[in-house]
Amino acid sequence: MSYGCERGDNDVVTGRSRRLEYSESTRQALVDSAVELFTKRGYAGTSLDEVAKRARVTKGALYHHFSGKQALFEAAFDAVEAKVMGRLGEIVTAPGDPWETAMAGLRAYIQVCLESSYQRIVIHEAPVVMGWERWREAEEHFSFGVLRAAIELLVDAGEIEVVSVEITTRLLFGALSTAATMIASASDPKKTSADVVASLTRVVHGLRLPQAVRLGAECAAESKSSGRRSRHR
Amino acid sequence: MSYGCERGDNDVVTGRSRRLEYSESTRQALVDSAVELFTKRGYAGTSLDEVAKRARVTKGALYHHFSGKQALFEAAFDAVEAKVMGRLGEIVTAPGDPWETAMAGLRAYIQVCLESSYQRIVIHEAPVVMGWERWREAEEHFSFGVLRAAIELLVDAGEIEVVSVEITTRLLFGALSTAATMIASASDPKKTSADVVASLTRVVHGLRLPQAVRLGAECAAESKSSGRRSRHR
DNA sequence: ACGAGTACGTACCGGCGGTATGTCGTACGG
DNA sequence: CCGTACGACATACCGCCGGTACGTACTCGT
Repeated sequence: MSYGCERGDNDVVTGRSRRLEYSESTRQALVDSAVELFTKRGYAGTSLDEVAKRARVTKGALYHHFSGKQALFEAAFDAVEAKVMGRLGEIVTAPGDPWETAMAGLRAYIQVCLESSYQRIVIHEAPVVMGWERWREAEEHFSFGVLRAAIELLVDAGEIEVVSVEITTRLLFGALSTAATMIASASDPKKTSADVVASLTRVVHGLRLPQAVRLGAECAAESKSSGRRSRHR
Repeated sequence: MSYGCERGDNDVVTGRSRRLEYSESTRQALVDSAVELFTKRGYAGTSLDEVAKRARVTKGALYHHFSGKQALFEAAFDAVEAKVMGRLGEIVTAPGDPWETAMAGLRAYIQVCLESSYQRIVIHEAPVVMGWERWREAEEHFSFGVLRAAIELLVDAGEIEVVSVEITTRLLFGALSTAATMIASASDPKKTSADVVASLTRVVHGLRLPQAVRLGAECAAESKSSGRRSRHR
């Protein structure tokens, strides 16, 4: 990349030498390799030699860029989360009816959870490898933060009523995590996915305030978008 | 078989020689040691030499009783689950109002989840160490099975309405698991615990049928048509 | 009493995470 | 233009740990 520039303005402006570019490239290759192997064989089942080999470097290079196996895992974690957040963020922050937006976000997140990298690295292994406390802290900046923002939106819009936003968010997050695992290991992921969305919709529906339902519009809109198969009156 | 009466009554009844008793005793010591160390330092952070040392035997003895580290972990897993099931089972199977029984079971399960052994071994590490599929299979015979039975009871009693018992159970199980972790790592576990129960009660309340409790008439009418086929599995 | 089998202990191997050290190229000051 | 300091790796090695092979003492049935 940018070979032709040959000491062009780009390098001068960014202050990045060719050396730094190479370095960043190998680092990225290591992270990519780590994501792939951690996803396929898990944290314990992946050796650092293997990760380095797949990135076409040696373990020495790996230890130059990362302080150890844990640090490499966290880099892989961040990479997966960053990729996911791009797609998810814009859906939730999109303008429009809060209820509709929330439901779209729910479906989008379940879709994200079907990705094997996200499932194994972020959901399953991360709490064990990084420790739950650190995992929770990291999640604040990623999916968990988005989820809470969505719920706060619903509460502020007077759509639903909860005892505590923090606790509700965490409970829902746990439910979504297991839902993701369930869907991924189901014989018919498509159908299971639809059933999960239906169940969750039913649950969240139970939290709706009477005055929000009485408006009627959202209810109809939600019915229409939630699925061609469930609700007819 | 059934050798002479010259032994004590205990041996005759059980048919166990003193040698077998010793063997069983060391095996139990190994399991106890494993539960303790796996709880404190996790699966990866625990060495078999350490487990054996704490049980006052060597690694050879350990490998005589268990095929490897995984098998030892599963034995520890079973031990923790068995201990938990004793307390939990009788609460859920107790006669009385289904709703009250379910709520008592919910509180009891959260109490169980506060135990560090259950939390770390069963909830956090087991899915990673045993693999999710095997973990799920094992859980069928333990806490998950109890939880589903409780929900089926509520559904059959006409208390609540769900889209699918299986999915609802799994979602609730996931929510409870994260709730447990949240409570355990909270600065004020007592208060957090109470808030969690309140939030969950609120959620389950949203699933109640109109004849069980009256609130949100319009919403109830809409949701009635959504799940007239609640029992299928 | 004596072979057989059980319940361990002992010694060792291979793999893997981590470290210490060497090497090569590039940026940089004089 | 040249030495030099430093960054980006490679190589060699160590210690721990899971797993295996084998030895041994004790018991049990005949």
